[in-house]
Amino acid sequence: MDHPEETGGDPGPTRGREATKARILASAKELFTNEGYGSVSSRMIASHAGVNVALINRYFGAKRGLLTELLRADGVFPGLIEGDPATLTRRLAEHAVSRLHGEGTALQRALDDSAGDPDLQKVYQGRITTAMIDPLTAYLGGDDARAHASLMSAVMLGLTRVRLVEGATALRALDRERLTDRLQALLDLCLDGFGEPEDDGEPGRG
Amino acid sequence: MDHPEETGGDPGPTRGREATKARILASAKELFTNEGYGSVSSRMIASHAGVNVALINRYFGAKRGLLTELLRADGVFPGLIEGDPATLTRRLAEHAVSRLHGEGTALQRALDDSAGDPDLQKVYQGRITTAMIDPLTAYLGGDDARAHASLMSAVMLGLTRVRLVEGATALRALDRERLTDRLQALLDLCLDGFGEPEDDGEPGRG
DNA sequence: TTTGACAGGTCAACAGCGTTTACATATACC
DNA sequence: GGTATATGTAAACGCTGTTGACCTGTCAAA
Repeated sequence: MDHPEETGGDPGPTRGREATKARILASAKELFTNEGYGSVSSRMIASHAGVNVALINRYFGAKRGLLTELLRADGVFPGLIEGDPATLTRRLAEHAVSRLHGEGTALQRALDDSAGDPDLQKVYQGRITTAMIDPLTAYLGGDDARAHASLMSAVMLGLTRVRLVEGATALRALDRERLTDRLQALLDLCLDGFGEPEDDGEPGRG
Repeated sequence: MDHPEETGGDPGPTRGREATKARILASAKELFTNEGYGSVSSRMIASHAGVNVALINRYFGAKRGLLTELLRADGVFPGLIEGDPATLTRRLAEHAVSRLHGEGTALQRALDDSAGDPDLQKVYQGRITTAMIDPLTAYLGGDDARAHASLMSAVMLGLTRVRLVEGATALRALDRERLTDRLQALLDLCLDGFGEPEDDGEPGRG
């Protein structure tokens, strides 16, 4: 607020619309990270940002808009889907295990814990489809691609869920490599074709 | 309200504490079923039951208490875990597909759609552990039992999640038998032992 | 019959939430 | 200077779940 800090090409005004928006966003991020989403009220954010409550709704539509804005930057699976198809399930498995162990950005962790809030649901609802299932579907290709993507997403989301409701201590206690292997196997199994009536076939990935 | 009607062995009073509680519960069930949990307020329930709002908190502690009470009767997996161990995963798979298609009681369906509400979360949070993971753990037995149970729960919960956020239309469009087979295979894979460093072993169920 | 205790029910309020409306103020342009 | 327009403010709205103080009818004891 008193360090105008012009770092060169990047315009970072300390007053005016953009500065206020940035200040609100920064406060929201900090508070959400430390307190979770549901526990932080609009008035708390405004107070922390030294700003009137009404501005949150003016600039972001609603409290939920803050969340959308904060999440717009990073994907649900940042950079995981793109890459070598042969190792996709491995990457996802590693990512899942990582999240299971509470790794990731502090904000991600906080929001994982706050999952369940209706606002968060609504925001994620769109993001899971557009940033996870849709890209996976496109990436996999083919007719049943969306079904495969949905199954994989189910496994990934289910793990988050178990961590949320139960802590997943038993899973976290497992050897990390073995758990990753198992998750990868589960994800691979999600990718098997649905065409053959044989329930117990060879791994027909792709 | 004016028919004290003692029907003999079964006490079903229309006045007094128990009758009022029953009336509130019935109204809550009906409204939750038709409108979802979050959309129904305490005052709506009270009004529908012809009762004062304060009685809800007097008799059930809070709105959440209504939910707990309504769910106390039926399990998360009613009667699925008990039974022939050899067909456990089959039963769970069939149950999952059934829920995916929106079958089950009307209340279950409504609450599935309302999942995400913090109150519902808190109630489910306990129930998923005590009515799903714990019994599964006990049922499976052994040292890694809880890890296996957690993995299975993840798959089951993930499916609910995908249905909630994306609709799971692609999965529901699949041949039901094939989807059930696939889910069963996934659940079976959850049960494989973690002990062997070999990632691709025989089905060491149990 | 009168008295008192008490369970059952009502009413109005509390504190909080997200959001909106009407208003004040500073900025920038003609 | 005058005026439009962006920016910020204060106060309220309507809603939520929840609570404490107050009636009221029933029943038992004196």
